Amino acid sequence: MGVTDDFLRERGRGLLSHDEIAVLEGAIDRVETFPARTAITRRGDRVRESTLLIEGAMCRYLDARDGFRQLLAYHVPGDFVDMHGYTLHRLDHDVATIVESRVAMVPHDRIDAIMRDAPRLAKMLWRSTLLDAAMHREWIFRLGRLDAAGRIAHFVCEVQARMEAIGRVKDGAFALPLTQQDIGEACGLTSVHVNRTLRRLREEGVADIGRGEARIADPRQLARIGEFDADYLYLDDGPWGDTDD
Amino acid sequence: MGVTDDFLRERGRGLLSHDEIAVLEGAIDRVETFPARTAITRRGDRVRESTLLIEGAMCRYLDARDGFRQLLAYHVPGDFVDMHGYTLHRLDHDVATIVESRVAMVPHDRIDAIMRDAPRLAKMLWRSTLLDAAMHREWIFRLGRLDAAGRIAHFVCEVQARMEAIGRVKDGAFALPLTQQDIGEACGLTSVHVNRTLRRLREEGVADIGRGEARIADPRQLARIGEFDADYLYLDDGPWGDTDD
DNA sequence: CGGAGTGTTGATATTCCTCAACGCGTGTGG
DNA sequence: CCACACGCGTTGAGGAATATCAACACTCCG
Repeated sequence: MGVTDDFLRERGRGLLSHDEIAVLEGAIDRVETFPARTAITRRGDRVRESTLLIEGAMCRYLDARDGFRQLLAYHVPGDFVDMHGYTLHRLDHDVATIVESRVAMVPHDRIDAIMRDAPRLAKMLWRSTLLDAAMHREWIFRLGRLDAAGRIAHFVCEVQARMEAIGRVKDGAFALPLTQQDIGEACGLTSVHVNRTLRRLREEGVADIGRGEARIADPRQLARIGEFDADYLYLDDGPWGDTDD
Repeated sequence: MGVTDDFLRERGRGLLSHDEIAVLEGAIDRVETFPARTAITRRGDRVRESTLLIEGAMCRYLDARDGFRQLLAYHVPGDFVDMHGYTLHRLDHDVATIVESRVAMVPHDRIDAIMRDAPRLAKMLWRSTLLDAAMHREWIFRLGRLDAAGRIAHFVCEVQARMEAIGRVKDGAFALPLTQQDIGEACGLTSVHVNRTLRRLREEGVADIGRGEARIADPRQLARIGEFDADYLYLDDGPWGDTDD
């Protein structure tokens, strides 16, 4: 469990006490590795543990009648992927990996114990579900009010901000292991239209997205196109939240 | 505070102990009445209390550059409107009334006390934010995957299900105090297109929506058009959640 | 070597938006 | 009491954005 331990220490930097890190680490039952493009849980499943993504990329989605999916969330390392399964017990959507991923499994009864014994930590877990909801809200905005370029730009800005927060952006570039089809399923567009829109963004010198990564040439312009404001990610409060008040 | 008391008793029917109802009631600082179409809190505001809608209708939204809003949620009596403000401290969107509304105000420090002293109740509050997120997810699906008729149908189905859960549907009809512009802002459509789509739904004998109410003539067909499945509302678990395990 | 998945491009169809006009009801001030 | 403005719903005509259908190139991998 050493890797998990390092991971938590790094993510908790200064905000969690030694005891709290120990409690969180103790809540992890095991770490599993799933291959790329694999469904972990399905809509309707009764869940008894929640998952913390340690390495890789995951997503959550709903299936539509026409066979396409609507992505609901994109997950980067450090995200609690389905903390909402705790309390709701049953999933209302599917969860899957995008690339091979390492995932820490946290049984719900251990979260019960945290709720009981470590209220500060409990509030952090709650907070992670609230951040999730805040992101959902921006996805609603993106789909309801923006055109194709705006939706893609907004999505890419969000992922960049979150990757930046975990130190995974180098010179404006970061891993984005999504096909154009995937991006379409995140943004409510066909893959064909995603293709044309990405080409435009590339030709206009805004961003080059493809081959598993995103290179943002003009972040300001990208944010303008996507009407993006990172406020909703509450990044100023640090990865584990501003729980001092 | 008698009205609040009755309200809580009715909503908590059998699921909350006498003590728990007392705690919840004690958390309410006061009840305020706001006129129709009034913003209660704004994006970026620091919030120190959360609001429980007792009577009326409210919504939450984000503003777009073009001056239009994107609605994020529609609230009926019994909803905690911004429980997420607790823990997140700052709002990432606006909250407003749609019609004149009575709202119970719950200071955050009293929620702290509930977290500390009444974990079962705390879990219920958490649960309300998770239900909120589940609804957000369906809104994402609606906007990303459905056409105009589907979006409106899905939205109306959701409101019907929630109104039903609080006993406010009579003969397939319920209050829906929204203009076509509002519906457009909920569904990512222009009011003109909402108008044409509502006409079609009416002419096809599916639903008649307007003049402040919705009359659902063919619920099955409406659900089919909107690819609606009420699972995500977790209504089987009762208004306060299935917290027995 | 063949096949599947992905990215790319073109031609055409459809949905939805934009702009514009008008009716109707309601409230309001003269 | 009338005149008028305003918000809302309604309808029409034309245009823009996006989907659909189809074909083909490229890469990776069995």
